[in-house]
Amino acid sequence: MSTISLISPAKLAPTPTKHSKQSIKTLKNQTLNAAPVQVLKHCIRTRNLELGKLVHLKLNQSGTKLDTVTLNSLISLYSKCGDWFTAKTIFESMEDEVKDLVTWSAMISCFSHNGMESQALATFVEMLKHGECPNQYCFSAAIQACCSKEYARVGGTVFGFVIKTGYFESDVCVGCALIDLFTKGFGDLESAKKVFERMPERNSVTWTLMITRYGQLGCHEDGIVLFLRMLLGGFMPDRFTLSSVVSACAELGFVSVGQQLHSWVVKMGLCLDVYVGCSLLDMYAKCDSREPMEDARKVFERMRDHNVTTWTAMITGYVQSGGLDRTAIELYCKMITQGDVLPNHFTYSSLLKVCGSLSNLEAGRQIHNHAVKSGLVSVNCVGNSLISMYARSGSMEDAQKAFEILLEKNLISYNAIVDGYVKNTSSDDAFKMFNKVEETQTGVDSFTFASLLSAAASLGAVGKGEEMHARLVKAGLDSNQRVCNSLISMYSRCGDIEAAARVFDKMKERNVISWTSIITGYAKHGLAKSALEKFDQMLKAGVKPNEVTYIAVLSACSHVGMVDEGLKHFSSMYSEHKITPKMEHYACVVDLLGRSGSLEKAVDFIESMPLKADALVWRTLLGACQVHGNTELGKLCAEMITEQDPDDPSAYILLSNLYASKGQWEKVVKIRKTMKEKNLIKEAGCSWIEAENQSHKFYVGDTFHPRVHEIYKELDQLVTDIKKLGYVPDTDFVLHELDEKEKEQYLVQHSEKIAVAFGLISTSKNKPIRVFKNLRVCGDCHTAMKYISVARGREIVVRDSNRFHHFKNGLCSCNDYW
DNA sequence: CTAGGGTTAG
Repeated sequence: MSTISLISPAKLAPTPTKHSKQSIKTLKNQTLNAAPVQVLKHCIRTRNLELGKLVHLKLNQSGTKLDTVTLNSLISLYSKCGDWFTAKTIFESMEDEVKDLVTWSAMISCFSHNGMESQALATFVEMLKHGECPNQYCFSAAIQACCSKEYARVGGTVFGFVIKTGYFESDVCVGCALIDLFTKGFGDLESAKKVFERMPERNSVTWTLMITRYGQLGCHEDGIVLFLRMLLGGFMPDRFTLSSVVSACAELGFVSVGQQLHSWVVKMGLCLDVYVGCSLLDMYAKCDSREPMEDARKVFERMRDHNVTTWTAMITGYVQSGGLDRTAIELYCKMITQGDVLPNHFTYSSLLKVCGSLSNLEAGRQIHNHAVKSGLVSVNCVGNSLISMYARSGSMEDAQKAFEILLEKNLISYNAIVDGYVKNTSSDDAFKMFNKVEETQTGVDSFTFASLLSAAASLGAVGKGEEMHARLVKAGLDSNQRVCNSLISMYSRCGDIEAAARVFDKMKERNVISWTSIITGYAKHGLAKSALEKFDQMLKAGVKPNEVTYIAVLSACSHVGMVDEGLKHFSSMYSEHKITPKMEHYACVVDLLGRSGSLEKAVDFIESMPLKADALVWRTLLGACQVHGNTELGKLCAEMITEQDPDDPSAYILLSNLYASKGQWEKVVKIRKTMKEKNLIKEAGCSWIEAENQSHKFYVGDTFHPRVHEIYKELDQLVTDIKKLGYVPDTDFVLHELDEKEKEQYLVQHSEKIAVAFGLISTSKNKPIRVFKNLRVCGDCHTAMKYISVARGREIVVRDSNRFHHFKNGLCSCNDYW
């Protein structure tokens, strides 16, 4: 489809005749000397209200009684120039006998074009009462008044009326109105299509209308097919057609078709049309090119006149291109200082998005102020963007305020606030808001479920996730790609990789996110072989990997110690797919080398990096130092981390853990003191588990749970039982200076052990126990879990901050490599 | 004199 080649416009029709300056001048003189009605006609065509008013004044001054045709012309003039009040005054001043069908039609049309649908319909009824028999123009105007969702049902009645007259149904004009009634009023593309296909006579306007409506309902491909049919039918596209078709190309990413259309635009002399220009600009902005925004900028610069829309399209283009956020803001400044245009709601929406993605709260508040001053804050589109901006900048209170003051909350408003809660780890609030949405008529969509599934995933609440799964099936969204991608992540992050794989296998069309999600899932579960197999299949399926895919592939290798394989993929990243490795990728390789014990190679690798290693890379190496007990190198890593990130508590904690494991308690105490002085707080370790659709959270030695006595009784029994199987508490993992007995007692009370004990007494025996921990699982707990899986004959799944551990029959899926 | 089509956002 994207490779279609179009017939040249020259073959379709001769180039439009251009009026010379001389001929335009003569035309104008003729117009001014003509009769008043002729001048009014000219004013209506050119929407020249000034001249029209002058004629109106002259006519009134002449004192003669105006005839129906003149009065009709005046109504039409004021109506089309937006002055509905004067049009209405003239209409009301007319005696009923003077009014003819044209008068009524003009007035109905005036009301409907100026947002007064009910008045338009009342006028239509009044006309019928007067015994007038409507013609195609009246019907068309009356149907147009019904094209909004609220009046669509009335429109149906009018349609029935049209059919009864059996006569105007085939009129081009009535047909167009009906197409709008079905598409805009009912969202029913099928019926609109029927009207269109049955029309005995069509012209360029009809074709363009249908193409445009296809696009507005998201059926861009069908729009292009219709456009091709239009060309084959010999109809000449014009500026209206081209702007719609170019927009369709933008949405579909059909650059080559868009470029052909661009050359038509040039040949037809439509370059300066702001609508066409805007569509072209948007197409180049949305579609990939080697130099982002270069072609869009050229189109922009070649247009002589810029309006808010072209400026905004350009700003939006920079926002969507990613990495050009600053340019977007600069362009906004240029627009308000020299553009001679005022920003509109779309402009603010895009700018707020920039501030959100930069997490620049200050700039966000400034734009917020601009929007307040312009009086556009309460507009839905601006309000929704405000919610997202504040949520992304981590300020949920402001996001909530923006949400509450919205005059009208639509689906996007709810999605924005729900997603805000999810991203700011208040998943409970997200689900509460979801319940509120369900009470309204707003409905939910794929974005709502994507957010909620992510909430369930971060909680590890598989029960919640399954509930959402059931609901989205009910909503008919179970084959939606975005939703399926979220389901894959949810199931895998909740520990059920098999369920994730089932969703993946059932998908009809998979994109790079679908593949990356399942590969990440296998990687986190330590199933490197499956991960790499999927990666292989992905390449064979012709799907291009992205940066995130490579993070998944490299970490899959790293989790199982496949050093050579990992390095191979790292080098193919650029050589085969032209993806430049980022810091995260380098960190993966450092992890790959470091964890396998090649600490020196890891250091060499860091030194050979084209980027200066950041705190993440050094933290990774420090982690490896801890695994391999290398305090010297660990100390160096910690220094490197604190040099770049002096307030990062993780460096201090990792280092203190390293010293503690070596029994160097003076050093531990010293680090603790520094941390206290700097007021650095470490994240408290905690574990949680889902039971009966509720999350139960435990800290070290936690005694707040209502079933605390049962839990500790089970825990004591458990320790006794696994000791019989050979478990020896490894008190090296107690990072405090205590005596052996105390250390052992302390180990027993680690949060992950408490959570497992609770799981054993509260969940059904045939299901695995799924525990989640915010930090990495402790070494002694890891050993204990293996014994517990034997002692209780249960599979235990632990998700820690890094990966999954599946304990079964005394073994762990990580093969103790972690 | 009465009819019909377009651009940008979350």
